[in-house]
Amino acid sequence: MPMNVGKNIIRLLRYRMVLIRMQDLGVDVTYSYNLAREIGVTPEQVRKDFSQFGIKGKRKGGYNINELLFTINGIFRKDELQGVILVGLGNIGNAVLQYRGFGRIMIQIVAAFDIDPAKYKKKYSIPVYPMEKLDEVVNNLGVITAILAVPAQVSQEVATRLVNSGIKGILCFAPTHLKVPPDVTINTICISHELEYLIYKTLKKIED
Amino acid sequence: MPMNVGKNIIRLLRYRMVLIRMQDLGVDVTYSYNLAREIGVTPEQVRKDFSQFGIKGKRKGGYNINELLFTINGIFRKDELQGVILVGLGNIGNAVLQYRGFGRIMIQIVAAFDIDPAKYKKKYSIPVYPMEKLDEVVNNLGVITAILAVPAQVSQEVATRLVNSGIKGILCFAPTHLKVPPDVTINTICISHELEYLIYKTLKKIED
DNA sequence: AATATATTGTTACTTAATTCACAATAAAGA
DNA sequence: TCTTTATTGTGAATTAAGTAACAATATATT
Repeated sequence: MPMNVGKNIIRLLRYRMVLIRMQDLGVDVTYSYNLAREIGVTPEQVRKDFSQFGIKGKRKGGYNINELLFTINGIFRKDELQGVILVGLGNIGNAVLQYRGFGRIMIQIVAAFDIDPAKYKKKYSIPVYPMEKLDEVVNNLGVITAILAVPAQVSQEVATRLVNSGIKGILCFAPTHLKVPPDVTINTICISHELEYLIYKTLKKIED
Repeated sequence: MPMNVGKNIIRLLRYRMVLIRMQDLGVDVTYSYNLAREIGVTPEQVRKDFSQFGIKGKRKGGYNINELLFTINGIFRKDELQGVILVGLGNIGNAVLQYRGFGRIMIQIVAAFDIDPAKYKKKYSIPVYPMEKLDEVVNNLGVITAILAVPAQVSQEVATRLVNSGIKGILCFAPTHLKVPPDVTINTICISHELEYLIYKTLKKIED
């Protein structure tokens, strides 16, 4: 009875990160306890995670890193480039756009959108369009996921436009609960909440 | 038996966000189902969360927004400004620094650090120091939390320096598992993993 | 070849988180 | 005042997540 949309998926990504590092170092076999130590969980957790995705190792022989990466990449459909659009070229949008690591994980930001005309001229690494072009571009490129990096006040409004244009998944950086149809997936990263959570835990740990 | 370092705390922050919005609109009472709808959980969840933090409403009368905000702010120790340092003034560091919303939630970035001397001259809203100044500044300002926005390759090394300088909580933007002593709290935001998780869930939902 | 050892894979157990159900009660209405 | 209604607060039930225990087995050792 695997529940393969839970935390185990996020951990799979963390294992992959470590595996890539190991592969770069020329290592070709690893064990549950190696991965466990590297990402800060127990070896049992690693084996259970793998088990839930049908990943097999060899008793006493551990896991072959190439195979493991191949399998994990398969789970995440990394056989072809995954295109994403970026909406909002403010501070966060820019930071995300600058990020150099997407290529390696088969993700590509294929277009950006902003309401500020100044952005259309500037030399970005990808084409920047006004919001009016949204439907057209999404349709032409066949993209289904978007990164939403606009101010909180307009995030719902823009999200609705994205959904109307055919977008099925949104990564949102605003501290908002976006109301979207049930076939649309939302993932929210709220930096200030994460910071407050950290401060809370830190203070709590200290005072005990 | 409340376990007040779990998901309920993050939800508390989300309730607060909605409550602030309501307060701005001049509303002074709210009900579990209002909050529930606004953040996308069930009303039972809201009441249970409040119950676990000893927050009381009035049967049939709902919750007084001012009181509620006061209580939640108390839980998060918002009676005084919470100082944080920022380490790394690259893309993400800059984006975080630009964020205008910290003041309202009693958080202040009090100093930044970077290895690039060009950064010391530039006019930032806060002082920017070389890493060598870390111990001194952390000590003088009495800060215990840090935002770590440096490249993944050096994140462990820098984290260790932070810990040695007295930092007890780190918000890390690199996809790394930082190894720190048990009295230090870590919270990691891995944007690329969140994006991949979103893509995974989106594809999965579509194909079902 | 037989024995010992290391490591996986899985089942059973425990703990955490969420949902359900409903009694308690404050407010409103008759 | 009595009854109805809306809403909270919580204990019980359920589901999800994590931990522990150990049998199965591949490899290494004697």
